[in-house]
Amino acid sequence: MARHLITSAIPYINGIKHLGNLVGSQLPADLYARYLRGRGHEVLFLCATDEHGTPAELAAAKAGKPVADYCAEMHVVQAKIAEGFRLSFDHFGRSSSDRNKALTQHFAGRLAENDLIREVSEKQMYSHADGRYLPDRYIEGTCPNCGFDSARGDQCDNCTKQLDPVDLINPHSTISGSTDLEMRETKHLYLRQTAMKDQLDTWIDSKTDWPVLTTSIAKKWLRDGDGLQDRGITRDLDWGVPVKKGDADWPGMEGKVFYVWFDAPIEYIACAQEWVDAGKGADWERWWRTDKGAEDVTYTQFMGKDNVPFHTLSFPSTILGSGEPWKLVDYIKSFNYLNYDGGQFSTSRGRGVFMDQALEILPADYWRWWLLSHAPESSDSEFTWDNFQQSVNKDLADVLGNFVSRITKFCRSKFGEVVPEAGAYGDKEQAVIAALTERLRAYEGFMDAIEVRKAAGELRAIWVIGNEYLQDAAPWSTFKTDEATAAAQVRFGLNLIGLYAVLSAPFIPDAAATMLAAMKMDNAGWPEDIAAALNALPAGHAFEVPENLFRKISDEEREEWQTRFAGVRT
RNA sequence: GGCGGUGUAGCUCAGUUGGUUAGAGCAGAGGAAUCAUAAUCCUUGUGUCCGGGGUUCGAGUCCCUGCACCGCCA
Repeated sequence: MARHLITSAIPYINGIKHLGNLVGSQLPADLYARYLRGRGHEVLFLCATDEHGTPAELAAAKAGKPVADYCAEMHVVQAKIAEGFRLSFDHFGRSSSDRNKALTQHFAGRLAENDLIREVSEKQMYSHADGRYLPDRYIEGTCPNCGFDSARGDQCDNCTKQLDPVDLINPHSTISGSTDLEMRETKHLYLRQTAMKDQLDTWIDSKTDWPVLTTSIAKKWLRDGDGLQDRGITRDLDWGVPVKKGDADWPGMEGKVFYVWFDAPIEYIACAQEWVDAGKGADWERWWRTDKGAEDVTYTQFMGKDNVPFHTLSFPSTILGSGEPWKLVDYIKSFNYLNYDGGQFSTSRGRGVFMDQALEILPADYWRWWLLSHAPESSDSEFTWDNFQQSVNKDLADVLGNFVSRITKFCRSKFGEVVPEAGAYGDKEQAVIAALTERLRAYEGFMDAIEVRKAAGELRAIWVIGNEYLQDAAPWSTFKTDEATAAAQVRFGLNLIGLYAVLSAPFIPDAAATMLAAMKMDNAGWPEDIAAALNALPAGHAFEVPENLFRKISDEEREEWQTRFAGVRT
């Protein structure tokens, strides 16, 4: 039994995520966690909400709530949706927790001691009306180059000239509209990633088994142009982790907070502490401290490609730069983007399906299956309602659902709702066992390698074997001449349901649970031996014919949803 | 504008370090079966692998170039 630490990129607190976000991190992480647990490994699967930064403050202001209240409410909302999708986090934490504050300050202190932080003085626009410094993109004015009247502080969208906020004519805050702005001198902390470059480079180079997507992005940031740059890790905001050196004040940094991208990944660690605080675990250090039991932990991170630089460079800089024995990530699984019907998902335009809406129209398993079997692993991929309808109807309803239905109903009509006892398995059954064993091995191989789409394909092929068997054995024909053999065939078919439940659980946990419940079985654990697994249900064992596992999506529904989620025209 | 990605059967996608007649699922066509959610199973793919050059005994796979779409940067 091995020990696996798994984290999913933590979703930002502002709003509900769309299906592309889900399939890029949380969902495949959950698949992997469920698979490893299923195989008997010890797993700690963590996720959290990422709560700091300007967008959270603005969203709270828009909602008319104090930012802390807003975040607390949204955390509950996101936790409920995650539960709805059956994301099996051992703990769903918050980056605004006291634990993360203390840990973030601790890391900053260690980095300072190791001379990896430098102070930089820069100029930034302060808005008196808003009572805050404004990030460049929250300042608009007239472009000095082309006269466009809504040029942003960083660039003019009209002539594309790159700008400084001071260049703008009549600059104003996009938050309040106020023109009462003042350029002020302010001091910030920079993480000296340049000093870590060689160490990071060597480390990334050693990861030859990582997805190309992960290493190519990391190498690009490390080597392209001027190479890896030092990164500002503080901001002039109210909402965030106050800048401190461990427990001590940081002279000159009063009133500032750490940048959200500095404290967010540290939450992976703090989340394990929160897990213990919540009474769900006893010892977080054996997962995170290599001097305290974590040396044999395999740590896997899941994320969309936009998060790769922070996980391959920034966070490792924090970990390595601390000089302390923290667990470093072993494998980073990254995903491309999922597009929606020929374009991008768009929060602002309401284009595409968001997590709450998805659960309103169909149960989690439907989405889990489609998303995972079409995960954007090697390139961006595409969600279309047509494809969704076809895949779900065919794979889930016809291939798996109908298999369960036909064998249980046939048994009920001929033998009653108990496993029939006559007859014995013969050549046909042995051949199926051999085929399943081979497929299972391939399935395990793809799951171990986190090849999500290929694993899904293999699982589907395993389901198909059941239908092939029934077609070939044809117990409905056998029954007419040889009742005992038909009984054995039915017994074999019923046992396949139990096997399928266990193997399918990582993808479609609810249906798997329904299958086990119908067969009145406990999850016997991962099948080490297919032949044994297919003798698990003894003769005379009672079962129930379950309701249909999956319903089909009608053409009318498909059309309705297509229209409903197309988004407002702009 | 700069950077990056993609372009393989009607659709969604596989194609390892260049090597035999380019693959899977779905859709389509034909057949079998009738236990089942009109559900299953079998058979069936003559595709200028975006175009044009080039390297090579040999390129979907490498190089150059053109086109198209997409994303990122701000």
